[in-house]
Amino acid sequence: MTVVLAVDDDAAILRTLGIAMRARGYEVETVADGRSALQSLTERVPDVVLLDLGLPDLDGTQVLRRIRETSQVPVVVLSARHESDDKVEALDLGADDYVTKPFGMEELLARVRAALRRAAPSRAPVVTVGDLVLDVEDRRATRAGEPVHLTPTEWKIVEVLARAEGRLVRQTTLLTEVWGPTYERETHYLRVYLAQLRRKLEDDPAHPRMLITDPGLGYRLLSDLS
Amino acid sequence: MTVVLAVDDDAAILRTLGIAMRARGYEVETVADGRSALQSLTERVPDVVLLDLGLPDLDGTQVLRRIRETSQVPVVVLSARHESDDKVEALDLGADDYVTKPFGMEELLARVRAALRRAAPSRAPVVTVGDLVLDVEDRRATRAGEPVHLTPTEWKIVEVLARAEGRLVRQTTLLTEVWGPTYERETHYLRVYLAQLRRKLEDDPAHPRMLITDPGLGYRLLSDLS
DNA sequence: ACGCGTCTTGACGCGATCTTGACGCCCAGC
DNA sequence: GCTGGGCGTCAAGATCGCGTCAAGACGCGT
Repeated sequence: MTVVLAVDDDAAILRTLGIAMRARGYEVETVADGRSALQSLTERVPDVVLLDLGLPDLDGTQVLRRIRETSQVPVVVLSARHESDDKVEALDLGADDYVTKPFGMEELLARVRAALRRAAPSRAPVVTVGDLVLDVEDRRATRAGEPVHLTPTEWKIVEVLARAEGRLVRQTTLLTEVWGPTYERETHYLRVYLAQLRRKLEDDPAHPRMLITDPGLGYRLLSDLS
Repeated sequence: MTVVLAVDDDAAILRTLGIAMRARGYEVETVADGRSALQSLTERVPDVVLLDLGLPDLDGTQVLRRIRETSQVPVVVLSARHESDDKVEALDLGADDYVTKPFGMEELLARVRAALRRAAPSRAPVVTVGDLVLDVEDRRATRAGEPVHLTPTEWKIVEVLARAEGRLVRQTTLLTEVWGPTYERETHYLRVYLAQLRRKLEDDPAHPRMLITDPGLGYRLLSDLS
């Protein structure tokens, strides 16, 4: 769940923002002054902050400064001031974007999406099946903590099976995805490689518990749980 | 040196941009159409792109799309169009910011600074393996106290690997970051240089402990920590 | 123009990996 | 009990990718 902290002293704007963003699936926390904003940040760090510069207690730039002392969270500044100097100051203080009121909601949402996208460190997809852990991004496989070496082809096979999450993967599917469409009938490859994988991954390769054969159909990768 | 690629078909704007940014110490490359922009990007990846949407040949959004197929470089869109839809489209295509013409130069510069700041690569840590110390920031390497000399290309490679902090760095990534996008397939360079680095850095170059090969994929730099 | 360090390019050996074939097992149908 | 299809096993040869070495090109400062 993506969390947004909206800071503005104008209740109408806060309400509008809240409705629009919740409708897009964000979780929105709204506060009306700078102290509350800083307080909120100590309790939970949101994924993005919408910060009005004209607050009743602290100056918005002060709030921004304080945020940047401790956090890299993306901050989109909202302000009624059009002066170039204000924009330059806010941006140089560490704001990620500066939107002048009145703003179009669609544009603001797009700018928020852009800020979130940049901050998202495209996390590595990690697949786990029982005690087998596959870090796809880093191409590392571990079983019960122990690293297991897989050759490129072995890796591709395990990857395809892992994505199926225990469901049957047909021989033609496996062959097409690993070797390409022209190898659709080379089922022998599968026998050789599945045997190899069992030697590396199974406790007792002769009686596999994870890499299961469905004769005539294909294979499936079962976790210890399922 | 920070490199800026400015794309606009209006020669006057290009000139103004060039003067203002060079005065701030940026190195500016200016091109007047989309094809030239894409061509330029295959040769050298700038630190930030200023992209006008109204280009004579390709549509600016097309250029943006093509850039995002291969690169995460920050793109600041310049456009005469104020419509919300245009902004939303550009931002969702991966633009980092959207500035409407006419724009204040100071504001644009501040937005460029913001984009550069966000993209600033994390500091490469000091890597230690046994008695070897690599201070990437300082460009200093010592082995058991003795300084080791690395050539510029060798340093670039070490730097990219050090930033990954033990994670896999793909061959294409290394090649584009060290030699440029056009060298993406020259994997032979990597073999030569990695061998050289191992001769200088490893106790037993034939059995490397820090500069690890993942055949067919890339390399990783293991430290005492990782 | 010269010398030096560095980069580029080619040739080659080696080991890991892939491909291919031979063979035995199990089970179902006859 | 025989037979055949599908599967698992093993191993030999072909192929691929990597490491190594070295020659020549290049760039830079003197």
